[in-house]
Amino acid sequence: MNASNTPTDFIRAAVEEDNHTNRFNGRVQTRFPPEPNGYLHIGHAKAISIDFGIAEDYNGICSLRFDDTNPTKEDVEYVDAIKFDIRWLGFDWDEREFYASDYFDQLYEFALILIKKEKAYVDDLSADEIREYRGTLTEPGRVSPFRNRSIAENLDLFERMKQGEFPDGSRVLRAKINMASGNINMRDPVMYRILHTPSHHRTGSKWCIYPMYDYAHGQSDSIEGVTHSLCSLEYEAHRPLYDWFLDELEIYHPRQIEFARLNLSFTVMSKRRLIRLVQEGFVKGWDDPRMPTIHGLRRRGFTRASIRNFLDLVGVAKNDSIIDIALLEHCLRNDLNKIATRKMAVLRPIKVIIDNFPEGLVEELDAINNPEDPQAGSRKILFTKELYIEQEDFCEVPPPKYYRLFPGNEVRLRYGYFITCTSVVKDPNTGQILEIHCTYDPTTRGGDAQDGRKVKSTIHWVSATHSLAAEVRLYDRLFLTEDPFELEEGQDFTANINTDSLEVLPACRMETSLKSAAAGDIFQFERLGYFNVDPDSTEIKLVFNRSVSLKDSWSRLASGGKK
RNA sequence: UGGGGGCUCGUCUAAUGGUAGGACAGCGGACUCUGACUCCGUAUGUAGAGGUUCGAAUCCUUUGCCCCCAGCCA
Repeated sequence: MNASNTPTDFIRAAVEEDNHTNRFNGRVQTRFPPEPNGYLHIGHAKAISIDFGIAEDYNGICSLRFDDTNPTKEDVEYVDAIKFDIRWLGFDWDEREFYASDYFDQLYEFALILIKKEKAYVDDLSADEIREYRGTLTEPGRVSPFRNRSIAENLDLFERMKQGEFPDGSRVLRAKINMASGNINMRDPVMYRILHTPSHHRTGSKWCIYPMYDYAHGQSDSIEGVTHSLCSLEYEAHRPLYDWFLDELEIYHPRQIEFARLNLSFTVMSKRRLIRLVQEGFVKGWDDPRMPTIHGLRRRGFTRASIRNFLDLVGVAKNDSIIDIALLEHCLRNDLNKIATRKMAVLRPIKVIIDNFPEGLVEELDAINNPEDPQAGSRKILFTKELYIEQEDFCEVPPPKYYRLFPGNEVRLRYGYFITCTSVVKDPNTGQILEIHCTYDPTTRGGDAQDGRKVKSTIHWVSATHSLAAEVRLYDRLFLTEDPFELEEGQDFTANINTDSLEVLPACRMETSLKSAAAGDIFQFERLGYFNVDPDSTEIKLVFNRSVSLKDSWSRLASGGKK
């Protein structure tokens, strides 16, 4: 892709520079390093796209490496889900499925080397004491009283930590760097802690000491031969430490480069917060269609093409940013417009009776499956005397610029006939409209007027007698504010949650051709949006999710241009 | 007020000393058997102040604002 000219972002520029200077002998190797402690979200998808994308652009390879150094939080359930999502996004790590835990033995050996170099020591301070000794942002830390133990004593203690002689929290192995460093990460960071967890998902009960991220990550990169270790901005301050371990160990030294993580407006993007949405019941689960998780987006109806295109448009940079979620929605519409089969569905039905249409007659009309794709062909839809149209498409007293059905007005029923509203029947008590009566022009069959007369509007419909009942779930943004962290003093981000983000419409009507729709199938319901079949569907009741609405300049106009 | 990063249309992102461009969002219009799609048009931006230079988003000085770091999380 960039073979001929300029790189498209600063990381690719750095990779090209390294290729030109032969820093890695022209080799490009990256890795995607998730911790298997939760589900992937679209922020991870950005990292995946960068890691795999750059490797691909420069004829390199990208591995999958699980950063499984904390067994108290990790589980196989997550590794399986993560692998599924990466593949679903269309990326492939071939046989390179690695685990930081694969390197526990090697990492332990490395630690021994550092102890022998007097670059690491066992500290008996408690967690609280270590925190206290660490100092603050503006004051230097103090050295631990255990900092100058002999090599032999450190070796002995570390070995016994490994053997399980000591309880959790009683001792740690720390790097001996600089307690006065302005970079707090360099103030003798912890390398190993004792964790007598029941079992690690890969190594079982073999270990009761586990390496910290900072100690494990760079060395894992080195062992694998990674050239470019790409990560997010918050690791920038960790880079000196990343480099320090590699330099002290005198082993192969990859280059860490940091980029800004993805944020989306009207949602949150951290596992810690997403898990709260799940646990506190704001959503139904990790795969709730409102969630920015890959599981959620997929259930919502997002395609891999739309997500990958979105990620390409977002780009890669170091600016903290919040991407407008409208861009994601645009990418979905853009993809689905080309591929989604059109159907007719009425979400909020109101009955229309064509008074001059023969009782009992069922007409078959042709409907185009996808105007963007002539290959998609056409289908038959059934027209009868009684129909349903959308409540929104009728108005007894129309506002200005309202082109749809109202008393005396003629509209076209999509692929059907021109109809003119003649009267309405209301509930005498509530005033609610029960039926709309119309007449049709038999010469407009299929939707074309022989005499060339025009109507301002075409509306969708289904037969009242030949249609399917279905449930449709409408989704709105999860949060009320673009930035959920815009808060009043003392408020939690959950205060900004949009409690109306889910609307269930239980009594929708669908054209009969939808009968065979299966979970995951995606359609455009004409004039409404894109919808997919939710796995909650049963033999007797289809359930659809609205993935995204169609753009609707009328509603903008009608609402006075708000929103 | 220690250390590390970052400030370009509303939101993202290009331009690497030489015409500030693109996308999304917005607005206006054309087209239309989806008020969709498509097409056309249009407004809005280099954080501030100095300096270097024929020429500065880009280089220098300085000010301001924003983000990250004080887990035995990653």
